[in-house]
Amino acid sequence: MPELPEVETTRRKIEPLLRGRVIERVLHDAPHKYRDTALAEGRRVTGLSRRGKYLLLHLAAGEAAEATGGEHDLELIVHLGMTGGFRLTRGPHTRVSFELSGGEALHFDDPRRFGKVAVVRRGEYASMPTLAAMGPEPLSDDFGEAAFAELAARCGPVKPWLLSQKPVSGVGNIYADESLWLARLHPAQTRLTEGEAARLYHALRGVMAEAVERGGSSLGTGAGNYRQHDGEPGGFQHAHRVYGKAGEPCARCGTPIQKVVLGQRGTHFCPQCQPLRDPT
DNA sequence: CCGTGTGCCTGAAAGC
DNA sequence: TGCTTTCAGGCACACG
Repeated sequence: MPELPEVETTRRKIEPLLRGRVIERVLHDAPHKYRDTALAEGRRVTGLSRRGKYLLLHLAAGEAAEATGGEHDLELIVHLGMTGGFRLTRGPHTRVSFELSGGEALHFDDPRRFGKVAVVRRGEYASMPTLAAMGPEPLSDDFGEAAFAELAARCGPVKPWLLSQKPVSGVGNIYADESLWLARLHPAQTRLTEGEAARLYHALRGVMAEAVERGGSSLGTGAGNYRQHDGEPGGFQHAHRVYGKAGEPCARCGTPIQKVVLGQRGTHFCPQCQPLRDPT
């Protein structure tokens, strides 16, 4: 469930806790899921970045970091999966603990264990194919309208295509549904016209920007409820127009929102204002 | 290369 | 009420 806005919010919140600290020990009991974490021990966190839904901790040798002002040669990659998040205290769902210089610790909690952690050499993402093939950041200048429209003209069903992370990075189930509603596109539409692609491009940018600004979406009441380490929920769930709104009236036309399964994902849309156009 | 199907994983919600 | 079943879903991987 954490998508780009939730990961970006996480990055901003934990950066002050990590920047400049040395990771003294990394504790977990699942070496296949959390790979090469011992390489992080003794290294200093010089910064945190994000690519799509991946969080990247920049790691430099403790002394080199001070000498060079932050050149890093390793990266600790975190994917939050469905239910991953950071906490200040250990809990029943803590999967990885980071012991930091200064005596503090940060814990990676992940009830459903879909999250991943790995240490790699800087920029070497061969072991993470989705990250290696990641499309442009939706809020960056690298995400161009013309290039997006060109790809969209040849796309298959548009929602699964968005979820592939290739045309644009960081879009998950919630923000795909919300963006398609805003763009008035049926989730199964193929081969978008130039006008349709333009609507979707601007919808994606608008939805992502607003969601980041509001600190992401917090849903549900249980362990899947996405919150930050300080317990603060995001606020974008109040702006959802279709996700989780099956049976409720569409905010544009009043038609009940429909929920179907598309590409094995729950998919919410308005059958009135998001009609499936005949293939051209 | 591409679309499709399956497994991973466990708490919450729904069903009986 | 208490047990069982279903559902949620990002991503890696196998398949045709």
